[in-house]
Amino acid sequence: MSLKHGLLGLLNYGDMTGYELDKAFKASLNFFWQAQTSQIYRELTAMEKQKWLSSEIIPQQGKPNRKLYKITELGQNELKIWLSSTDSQDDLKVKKVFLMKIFFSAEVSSLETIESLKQYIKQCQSDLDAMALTESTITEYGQTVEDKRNMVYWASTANFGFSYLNLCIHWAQTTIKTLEEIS
Amino acid sequence: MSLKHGLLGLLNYGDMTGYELDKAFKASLNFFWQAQTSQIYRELTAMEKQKWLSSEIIPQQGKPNRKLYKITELGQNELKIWLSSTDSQDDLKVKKVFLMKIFFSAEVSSLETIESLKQYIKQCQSDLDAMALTESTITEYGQTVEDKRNMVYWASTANFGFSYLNLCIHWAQTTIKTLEEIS
DNA sequence: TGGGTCATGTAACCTGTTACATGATTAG
DNA sequence: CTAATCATGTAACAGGTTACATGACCCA
Repeated sequence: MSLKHGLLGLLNYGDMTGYELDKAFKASLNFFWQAQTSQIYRELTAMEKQKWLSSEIIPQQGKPNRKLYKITELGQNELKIWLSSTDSQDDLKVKKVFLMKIFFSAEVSSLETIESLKQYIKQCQSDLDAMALTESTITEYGQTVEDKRNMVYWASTANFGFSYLNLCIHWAQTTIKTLEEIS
Repeated sequence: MSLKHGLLGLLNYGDMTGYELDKAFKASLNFFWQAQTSQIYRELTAMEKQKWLSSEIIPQQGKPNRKLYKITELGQNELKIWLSSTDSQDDLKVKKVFLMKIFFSAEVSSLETIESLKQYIKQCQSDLDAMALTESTITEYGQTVEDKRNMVYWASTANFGFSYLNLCIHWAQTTIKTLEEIS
């Protein structure tokens, strides 16, 4: 139940429609939390039912109406409770199909595995570019937010992303070297 | 759809019951893929229906019967197809509630955040111990498997685990330092 | 005598994914 | 003229989580 809290966190910065939230989410939290647009709409409906949010319909001419969501006091409380709570050991684990494939790779040739690893490195590198973009978006947006302490936290999560992707690349290179030595 | 393939991979080493698979899974793949016991049973039932597995009931006196699963030729094919396929960009991302909390931590005090980070470091350290245990289990088991190439791949995934946890610790320490400097 | 392990699951629920629908406006 | 963008979603399904059930054995 963290997507809801992520959305609360974003709405705490300011009112937004589902559409805007979807874009804000994908521009900021997407590296460490992924969500489908349809899922965001579903959660918003549920959150309004829970009274964490209220909404206001704003008619537009030509375009469909905007449904602007606003965090309620109850929602702000919930956000703070969540921020202060300590969960969870799950966070140490990683869900990584690629590692599972590597685990079983004795079933295929080393050459094939080396190819996959090289492919993987390329993907990591293009993700590093995407991270750099996310970072600059965040930095830019940070200028407009009053509480400058946000910047420190946003930068810290971005740093995690960079270090993580660099780790992946380094790990894949080391694995390739090992495979080349034994074959 | 990767839990099924993980189970196929394990059954490719030898026949096992659901119970044994659950333990084998948790002793080896658990770091990069997590699964509930009940989920494993559900997937096994589905996989037998798909003809990826066959099963044999072995009566025991006193204890409940053992239901021993065996990978079929169809299952072995499926495993190889999966191992040779290239998915997926999802693998670059991370799902980490903790990072989402850090992102929004300007809402709580720096002291509270520093506390959470210290707590987090402790968790990482105890997970490092668990990883060391997993690694030695795998190494031991590796002695009994014919194809020694398995060892290389298993070691590589374990290395990823160690590097990752060390990265988490290092990142948390750096973040604490930054927070201490500004407060 | 009470708790842990062996071994099998079921049921209900929550979360995430994929595919589709609508219909006007604007940019290339 | 075509594709993308704006803005809202629904439906069906797949995958993951939590809680519970059974019953005998073994160990302290």
